This record gives sequence, C-alpha cells and structure tokens, in this order.
Amino acid sequence: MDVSVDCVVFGFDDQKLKILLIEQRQPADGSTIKLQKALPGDLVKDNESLDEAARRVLLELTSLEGIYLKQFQAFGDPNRVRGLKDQEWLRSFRNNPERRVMTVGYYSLVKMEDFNPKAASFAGKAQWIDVYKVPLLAFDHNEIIDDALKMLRHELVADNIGFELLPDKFTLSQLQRLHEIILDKKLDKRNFRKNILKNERVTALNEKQKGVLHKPAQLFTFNKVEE
Amino acid sequence: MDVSVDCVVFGFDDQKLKILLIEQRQPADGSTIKLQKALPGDLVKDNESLDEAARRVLLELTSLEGIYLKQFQAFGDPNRVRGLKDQEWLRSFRNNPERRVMTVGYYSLVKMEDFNPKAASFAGKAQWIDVYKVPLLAFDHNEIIDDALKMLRHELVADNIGFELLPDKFTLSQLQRLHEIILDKKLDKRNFRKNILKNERVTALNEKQKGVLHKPAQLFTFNKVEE
DNA sequence: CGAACTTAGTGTATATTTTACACTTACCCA
DNA sequence: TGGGTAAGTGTAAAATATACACTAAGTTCG
Repeated sequence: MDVSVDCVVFGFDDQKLKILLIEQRQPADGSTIKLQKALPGDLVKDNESLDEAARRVLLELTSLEGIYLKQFQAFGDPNRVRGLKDQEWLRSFRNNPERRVMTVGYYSLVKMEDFNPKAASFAGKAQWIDVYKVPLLAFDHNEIIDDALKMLRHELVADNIGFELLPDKFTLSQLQRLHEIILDKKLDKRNFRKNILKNERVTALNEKQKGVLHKPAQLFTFNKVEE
Repeated sequence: MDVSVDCVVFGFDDQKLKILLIEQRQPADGSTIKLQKALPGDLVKDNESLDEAARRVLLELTSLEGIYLKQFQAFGDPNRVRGLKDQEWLRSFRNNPERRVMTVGYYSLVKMEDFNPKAASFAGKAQWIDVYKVPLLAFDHNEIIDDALKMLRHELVADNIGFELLPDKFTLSQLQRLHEIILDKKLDKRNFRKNILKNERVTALNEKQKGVLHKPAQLFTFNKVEE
C-alpha cells in the first residue's frame, strides 16, 4: 500500500472562506487522462514522517513555513484511490495500475496576505475556491474537505484558532465575520467581543484601521505563546 | 510502506481502567527475538478498509462484535517500526528487513463482563493491564496509548461515552467511579447525578442492585439510538 | 462646512448553568 | 436492634451566557 498526505488549506479573504485546490491528472477509465481539481497532496517519502510530508507539500504549494497544520483523519477505503498522483502516477501506473493508496488528511490555516502564488512551485496551477462551492473533485477529496471543515468548526470555537486566518493586525469585526462565515450563523457583536477580549493573548494595538469610509476600527493582534 | 492498525482496548473492572496488551515477538537488534508487550494490531489487508482492519483485530482478540471503536490518530514516524508484526514479521523480515510501517490508532471500549478470554483466538496471550501502570512497550505503543487516553478523556465528557465500559445495567455510583478514575479527579455526587440524568437516553430500571452489604442502588441502563 | 452615510464601539438586566455543600434512607450483618 | 456502609436527595450562591439599541468617529458629497 502507498501512503499519501492531503492538505486542506483554508484561507479567508474577508468575504469568503476558501480552500486551495490544484489541477491534477487522473486516470478516468484506466488509460485516458482527464483534468480534475484535487487537494494538494503527495506520497509520503521513504524517510519522512507524515507531518514532514504535509509540511513539504505545503511549502511547495505556498512557499510558507511555520503555518498552522494539523492532522485530522486517515482515509483508507480500499477503493478510494487506485494509482498514484501528479508526476508520480503516470510512471507507476505502468508498473502497478492497481496500487492502493491511503491518505492522511491535514488541514492548514494560512493568512492570505502572506500567500504569494508567484513564489510557489505550483504557481498558476493552484487556485482558491469558495469552500461552500467546491466542485466534484478527484477521489474522495470532497469527503476529506467535509471532514476538515467539521474539524475546523470545532477547533475554531474550542481553541480560538481563527487568528491564523487573519493578518497579524486585524479588527474585531473581521474576526467576527470570519467566525460567522465558518460557523454559518450570525453572532451578537457585543457578546462576541466580550468573549474574544477575555482571551489574554489578544491585545489592542495603538493603531487604527486606515482608508475606510467610516469610523476606523481599533486594530488587535494575537500573541503566540512560546513553548 | 506498510500500513497497520493498532487498537487501544479499554476495559473497566469497577476499580481500575485497563487496556488489553498482547505478547509479541520483536527483533531486538535485527536478528534475535525478544518477547515484549504490545498493542493488538495487524497489517491492513489488501482488500479491507482501515476500519475493517481494526474490527477484524478486535474480533480476533475479543470475539466481540459491535463494540465501540474509533480512529483517533495516524502515526508515521519513519523510524517507529522497521519490520512487521506477529506471524507476518518473521516471514517478511527475510525479504525486506527495513520495511517501514505506519499505523492508524484506534481506541475501543469493551464491557469487561462480555469479554471471554477463552473464546478469543489470542487466548492466554492477551492480558488486562492497569492503564496507569503500563510497562515499556514495543515500538511507539506507549505514545499511542497516551494519545488514546487523552482522546478517551475528551470524549468521555463531551459525548458521555462511559456507558460503553459498564455492564448493561449499572448504578450511578459505578458510572461516577468510572469517570473519576478516567479523569483522575473527584466529582461531586449530586452534581454528577444531575448531569447524567438530564441525558434522556439514561433510564432507570425497575430493579435494584443485589447482594451488597448496604443500601442497594437503583439500576440504570443506556438506550442506544437506532440510526 | 455641514448633512448623510457607514461601520465601530459600548453596558445592563435576565436567564441559564455550574458549583458547593450535609443529612437521611435502606439494606446487611453480628 | 444497633452499627456499618453506601445510596439518595435539594437549595442557595456564583459564574456564565444571552438579548438587546443607541452614540461615536470617520468618509464623501453637495
């Protein structure tokens, strides 16, 4: 059996929650090739751990290091994938067309402002897609995304993880909009702020939003703890 | 890479939280064999899913079907296991002594009263070990157990999963003792009962505990919902 | 320069949930 | 029948969560 990792990379552009998808060649009926969107992922190399493989995929994709990454589930249905992926698959397809692949799902949160598609090795091939409008993907990738989204929702409220999707300096309204979009429900402004501000890792900056056509908002930042 | 599943099987004997361990042959320095305790597990067969593999391991081990089983984490450090397990490993050891194995961790909750070691194919080889006194195990199995226990603690409070470890008919004191032992802290009796009884799947039976040398307790049962 | 527009920012009262706490009851046994 | 043992029960206080509406600070345009 081969083992891959697949990354559900979430991003937020102030309006929509998006994920990064790539174009991928896939054997449609065993011999022809069709183009289809898929999650970024790759086979785990012989000398790397699962986490390392996921970091590598992410680095190649986004040129970003140190971003939030978390394993959330292994997918091992025997029929989920036959054959391999990307550059790999064509080559090994000849040798072993029925090679089974299981995958370990990771989800990742990136600040979209940091993401520079030109710097990435997948440049042009990767695109942000609204997570609520994902088309039919290769393999079981739709299922993987659904599970990743469930996990994200859970961690968002349990661990206040939303900062990872915002710029270093953000307003509370941005954060609230992010929560509302991910959780798909309206939140009360005052109660939301009370909740966020009782987290002592959130600190107000001596700085205000600029260039908006209304009262500028206080900027906040999130202090990561060293471990 | 080979893929295995490992099962952390929890049981509760009214006093201690235990897990099932088996004796396993393992290559110590690449050629000699030493006996060591390990988690029950096996390689995933070519035509089965991860869940199916875990159920199979569990069935062979305990002769029990339909018990609580949940995937919790994949472990894929490249050095975690070299060589295979059980019957498999000796055979494949000759062919491929450096074969890497990743594993998918499952945890399982069994009612100890249902567990009949004589019926199990692992009879005699498996034993219940106090989860707080697990010796040094093969591979990374201690780490897997630690993670399983964390997950169990989380699900115990989040999903009221404790019933799976008790007989069909149980007293609230039994359940409370179970919670106290798993969470490793004392709980208030009245508050605990209020909490449990507001779960409408818990119903009181017309029956009392027998053969105890004190006031006999009301028996309760837990109604599984059909899906 | 002020009127209109837009989002930021703020406090309080009520309901709900969580916590802390101690005595009586029912059965067994000697 | 008296002593031992765990079962069973209610209430007050504290903490947390919810509902709710107006003023403030900028921008733009006439």
